[in-house]
Amino acid sequence: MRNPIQCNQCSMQSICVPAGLVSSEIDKLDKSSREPHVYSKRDMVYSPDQPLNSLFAVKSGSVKCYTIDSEGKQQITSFHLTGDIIGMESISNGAAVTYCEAMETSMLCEIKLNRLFAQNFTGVDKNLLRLLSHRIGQRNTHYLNVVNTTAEQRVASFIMGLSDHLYEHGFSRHEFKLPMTRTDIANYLGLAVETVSRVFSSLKQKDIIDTKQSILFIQAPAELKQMAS
Amino acid sequence: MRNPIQCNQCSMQSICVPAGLVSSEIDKLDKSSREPHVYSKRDMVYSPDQPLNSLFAVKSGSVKCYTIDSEGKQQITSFHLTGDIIGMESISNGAAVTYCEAMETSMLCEIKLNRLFAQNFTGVDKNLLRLLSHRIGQRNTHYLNVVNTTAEQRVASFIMGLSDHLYEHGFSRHEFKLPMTRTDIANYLGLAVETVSRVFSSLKQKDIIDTKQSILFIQAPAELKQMAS
DNA sequence: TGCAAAACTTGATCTAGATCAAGCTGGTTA
DNA sequence: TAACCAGCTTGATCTAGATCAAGTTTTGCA
Repeated sequence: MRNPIQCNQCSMQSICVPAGLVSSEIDKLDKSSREPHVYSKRDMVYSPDQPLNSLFAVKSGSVKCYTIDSEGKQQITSFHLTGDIIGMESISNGAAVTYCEAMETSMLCEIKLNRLFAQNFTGVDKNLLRLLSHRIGQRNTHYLNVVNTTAEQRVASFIMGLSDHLYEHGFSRHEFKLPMTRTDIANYLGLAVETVSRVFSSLKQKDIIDTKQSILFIQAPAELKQMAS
Repeated sequence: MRNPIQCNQCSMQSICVPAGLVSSEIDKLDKSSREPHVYSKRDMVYSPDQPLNSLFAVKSGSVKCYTIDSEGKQQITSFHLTGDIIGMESISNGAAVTYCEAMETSMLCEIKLNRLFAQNFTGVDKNLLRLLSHRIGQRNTHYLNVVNTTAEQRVASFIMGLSDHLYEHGFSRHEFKLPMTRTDIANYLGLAVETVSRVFSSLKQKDIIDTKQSILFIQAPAELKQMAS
């Protein structure tokens, strides 16, 4: 999975690129892709919404990626050390989705994707890449929904997620069948069944949702969204 | 991100493929790729370690993906509804990494990757895909480490993760610098700083690890691994 | 259609880890 | 070389949600 290679641009003895990108393939890239950038502690590599059509290889040092929520609370989504390649979740929308900050003096190589896309990629390739990138983003989103959140937030966010997905695929946004059991929801959200059941009951009491067998009705979407945020 | 397309193989009116795979590209695929498979409730779509060089598009119904740990405890990693494409985390090693089970009667299309790889993909493409697939797997692993685990397990697993990564990149397995603060570790693992500090102290007392400034020594790797599992 | 099993709910109690508080340590800057 | 401050540790207390317990409802199957 890893391939130590000699870097002909940097002072470093070698650069370790994990998970597939071997020397000969790196060589196909633009020369500028291999120029190392030096970041000092607390320097920002990229920030959310910044247009980004590159990956970065961590040649030395370490960085952390994090989001900042509406209340200004930081949530770290990943740490990256020497040999990691970062920025994959931004491929699907062409812009960074997290902050990426150096935790110490670090060297990163920028790997520009536009060259790759223009020269080598077929339509299927590009879209498959976007698909995988999108999934990484989804996994991050789910992680953010489970770490450092209350039971009520997790359940509200889970329901909103289903609602959004179904709406995007042509189904009703406010009335749908829950195909999974409470036990499964609890397990997925890192909660006990009883807790999920209590949150459902509480949401029903507040007239935010209602259920009839496995059919779920969202009665107050705005309030639910508020809770989920 | 989504593209409703007509399916010329199935009885379904349309199939919604999200995140990039549009009609014309699906058409490039092998005909067999478009044949729908029907799964009944509780049928298994795939199981861990089963050789897998396909993705699956959920045309109707719903599935859940889960792992089973050494103590036999099930942990759900994702739910998938109509329009989702699944199996992306298995690209990097050619075998399934989770169980995938139908939650109700469902139709899935298998999208075989070997055809794509043979015909269209360059080396860079393939390896980039593997890289992204591998990252999805890593995100799943981190999620599994944070959901339904104790503070001690999370910290032990976090340290083992760093240790493994550094060893794979030619550094010492048992003695390395922690580049991040306790506060950052806590935030990343969904714990309070004080809790992380207490776990570190407890591990030191048990002579499993030791620290000197930001240098960490793993004194009993076996015990640490045991805790992390 | 009826009955057993699975799924769900509600209440009572318990606990892992959060929060609050206060002191310690070591690294940076004047 | 002091003194400041961010980061770390330890102790005391509190609480969200787990666990335990006991029904109730729903589902699936003979």
